[in-house]
Amino acid sequence: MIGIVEVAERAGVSTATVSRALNGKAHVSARAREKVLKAAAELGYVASSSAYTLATGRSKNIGVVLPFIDRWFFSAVLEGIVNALVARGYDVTLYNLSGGASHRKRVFEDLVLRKRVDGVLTVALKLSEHELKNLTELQKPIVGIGGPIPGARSLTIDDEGAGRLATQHLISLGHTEIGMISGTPATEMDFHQPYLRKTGYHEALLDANLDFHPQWMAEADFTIAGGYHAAKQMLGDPRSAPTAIFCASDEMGFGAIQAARDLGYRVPQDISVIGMDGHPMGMFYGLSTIDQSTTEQGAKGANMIIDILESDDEKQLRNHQQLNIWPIDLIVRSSTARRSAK
Amino acid sequence: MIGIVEVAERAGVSTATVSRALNGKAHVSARAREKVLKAAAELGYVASSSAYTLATGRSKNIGVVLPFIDRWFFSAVLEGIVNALVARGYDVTLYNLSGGASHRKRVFEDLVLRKRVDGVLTVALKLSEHELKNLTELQKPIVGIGGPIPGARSLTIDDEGAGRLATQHLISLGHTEIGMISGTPATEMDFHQPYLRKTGYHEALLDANLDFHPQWMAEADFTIAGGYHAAKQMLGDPRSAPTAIFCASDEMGFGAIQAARDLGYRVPQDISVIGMDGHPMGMFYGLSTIDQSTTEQGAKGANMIIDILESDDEKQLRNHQQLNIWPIDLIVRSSTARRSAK
DNA sequence: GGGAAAACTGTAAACCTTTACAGTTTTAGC
DNA sequence: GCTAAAACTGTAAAGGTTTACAGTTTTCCC
Repeated sequence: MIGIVEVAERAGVSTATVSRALNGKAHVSARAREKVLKAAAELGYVASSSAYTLATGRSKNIGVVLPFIDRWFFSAVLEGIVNALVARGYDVTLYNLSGGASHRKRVFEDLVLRKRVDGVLTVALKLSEHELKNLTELQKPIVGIGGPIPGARSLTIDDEGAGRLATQHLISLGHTEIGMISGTPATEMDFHQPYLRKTGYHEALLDANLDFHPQWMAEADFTIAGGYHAAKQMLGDPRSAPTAIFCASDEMGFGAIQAARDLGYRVPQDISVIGMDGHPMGMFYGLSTIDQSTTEQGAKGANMIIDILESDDEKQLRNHQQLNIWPIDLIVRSSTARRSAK
Repeated sequence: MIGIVEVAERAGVSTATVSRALNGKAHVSARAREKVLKAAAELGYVASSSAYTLATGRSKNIGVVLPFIDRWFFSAVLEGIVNALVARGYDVTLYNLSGGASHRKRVFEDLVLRKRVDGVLTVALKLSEHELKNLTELQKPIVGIGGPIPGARSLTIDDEGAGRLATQHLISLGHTEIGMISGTPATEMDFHQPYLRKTGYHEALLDANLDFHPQWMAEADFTIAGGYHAAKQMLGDPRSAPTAIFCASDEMGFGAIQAARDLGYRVPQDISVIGMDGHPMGMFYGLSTIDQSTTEQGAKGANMIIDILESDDEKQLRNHQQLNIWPIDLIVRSSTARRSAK
């Protein structure tokens, strides 16, 4: 096993100098630095990260907590996070909450207490007060992506505004009977986008003085199949079928398009459908949507937390409420069109 | 900061006893163990993982290396891995290779040399000799999921057999003109499933004494859009259009179905399509497929590596070639049917 | 060339655990 | 009740780095 002492010996300096040279710290002469670098390269030396962590208290490791991994939105955010963190020299340790409540408790206790991570990134998650307190106490920065965390920093789109925008797009096309398929959060996850998007939808209808029919509101589980069944139900009754549907996720949008077609409607001539999120398949199926550039958002969140960690200002480490709004784009494709005379 | 000494003091025993009690080791009296547990709970003590790692040389951390995160297959494997590892008390650190070749090099050097992980799980990846040597030298177990690693343990389906099975299914339905949309590996990734699946397809045709038309073979990038374009090309010319298509991934299958419909074919009356992998959307779109229970496969791979790590047999740690074949299932849905008279 | 200041370098403590080894207590058999 | 063996417990070293502090060398200016 070759450690810092071997490098020091070979370079003819002390371990302190080796450490300083390798970490790019000041107070090392150019000559010494060169000798160290050479010796280290020759020996193929790489510092032990556990010793580093023990000595400095920093792990260069960020914990990422998410409710699912194998759903598109989450894996896209994760992709952005991982690439950004690796680029800045950090590792990411993954915590998945899909294992249930007791599992979740263990995750948070481990995460926090074991001093394994320098910071925590949550995705579309609402922390309990207890969980937040745990993290806060240890002065670990937290950033919530896609779901604001009270008392901590967050990066999220304006879900209410997004819901309003999607609905207004349909209104602008002349639609007056507009349905919505909203998401039902898995009970444990407890994120609030669904409600906010729904609120935006209601507001847009109100602003435009449009009627609202209870039949026009359905809930589904964010999946294609969920969207399909909800849309089929909503469109099945010709007396109350809307002419346009806003779906709180693109997956549900795909399902809704399919349901409409299966019922004999043409999309977009008979029924307009708009989704939300910016799923890559949307381009393929021609689904209009509100794009929230998910991967980039993940990268941004990752960079936010590193900026905090690497700031000289100790105070930065303390969590405080701060809401960063991530921009969205309305993308109009072939699933939405002007309302045709019935 | 409360450490093991504080617990020891409170419990009235030595730190050695605390350590033994908390780690469930032998040679601790029931009375002492109880005192320790109580003291630890009262103080909210959790051991520092970096000190643990430094002292034991084990990090309880598995590195997972994958070429993509935001594609379904990979995120599904990852979901299985993470849940299985967490259940057994291990963390997972993620390494994504989508950043390019230099990135890849850094990942492997970091991964190996920094002693950060106890073992490595790769997903659908072929390691270079150099990379494999790096890992092997340090006696870290490696398990390759969905892509065999020469000289190490692997867990994978029989891709060739899967290709044969899919093709035979089409043959058994009376099809004689069968196309295939195979995958093109991203050059850097270098996995070989695409070739194997193609081989299986060819063999099945050969066995059945069926003709092969060069126009019936296309390559695409595993995505929906890729499958769509490839299928459109293949089906566009009525003189050479096959009556059935085997796609090397379900995503390409979805694209192929859409392409067939856009060209006016009915699926499955005019064209049968079978995919591969077991994508959850397959159920929705009625795509017949070869299911490889991806998430469970990931979990199995994770458990394999932990079994190795926790085996008493030191020799286990050494890597040696070993191929575990994961079973597959033919799932017949509504996208494949008996060939109709033309 | 002398002195003060700046820049560099080294020693050793600190980070927190695990565990070998040695020492102590308990158990069991007669 | 004694002895040997088994079970338990404690002391202290080891693991590999960073960094405060003290000590040394270089630089720069007059």
